[in-house]
Amino acid sequence: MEKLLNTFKVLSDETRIRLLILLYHKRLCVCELCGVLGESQPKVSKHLAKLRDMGFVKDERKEQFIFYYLNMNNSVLITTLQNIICNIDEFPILAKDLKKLETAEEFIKECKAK
Amino acid sequence: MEKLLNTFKVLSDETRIRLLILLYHKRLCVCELCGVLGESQPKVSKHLAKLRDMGFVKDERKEQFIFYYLNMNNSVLITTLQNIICNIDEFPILAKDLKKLETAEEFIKECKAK
DNA sequence: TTTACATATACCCATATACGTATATTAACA
DNA sequence: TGTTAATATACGTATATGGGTATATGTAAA
Repeated sequence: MEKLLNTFKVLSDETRIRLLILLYHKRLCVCELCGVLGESQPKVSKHLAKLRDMGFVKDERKEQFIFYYLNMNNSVLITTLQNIICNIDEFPILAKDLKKLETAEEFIKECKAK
Repeated sequence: MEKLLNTFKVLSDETRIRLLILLYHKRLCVCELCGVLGESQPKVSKHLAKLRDMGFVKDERKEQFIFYYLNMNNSVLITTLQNIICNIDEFPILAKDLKKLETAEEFIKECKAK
């Protein structure tokens, strides 16, 4: 029950839904997530930390970047995300994020270019 | 998006999930809900008020009782409740509530008996 | 029209949450 | 080994949330 409640708590924040929808499609590093969302690094990192602590995402370092990806062990979460994606047109912010996701590699290149 | 976030906020509270799962099965008055949940009347009423204000349930007076029932216009909510019910055995509290619901009429009879 | 009962609300408190800013950490590289 | 860059965390603050107790509201019955 605790996990169910936590799943919904996680989903009650716009930034976290945006992160989860992106991660549902692709494993991404923090700077890509910041770039796509247009949100500050501490804000994104803190939400990712919460998602990680609750066991909804996992992370893995690769060179200088830390990549996050969905932990698929939470069926309510996964089902819910799929449910949202099926109706993505009702949520323009999410649809816009996904469009921007197509250019996510740009952001990591930018990071490397600096 | 606002409505989506509100849907998950509503679902992040144990008392409200219990109420919604009960109301998914049957239209119930406040004293029945208090009886089945074993929770105080102000607590139940306040959560019902929140659900009503957000448009997730509706109410209707019948004699001295006020009956609550699900507003079926929120597909994410309904789908999610169904999803929970499909896995009800993972959530013993909810399963217990449903068993107790079979005797809900007892509670309204008790009210009238006073 | 007074009383009783079902339900709603107000008020207070404790706790949780989100955010921005500043700073710490860690790995890569010069 | 010192510096840079990516990411994480600490701290302070403002706000939201849930619960209990007391009380208000409104309908029903006496």
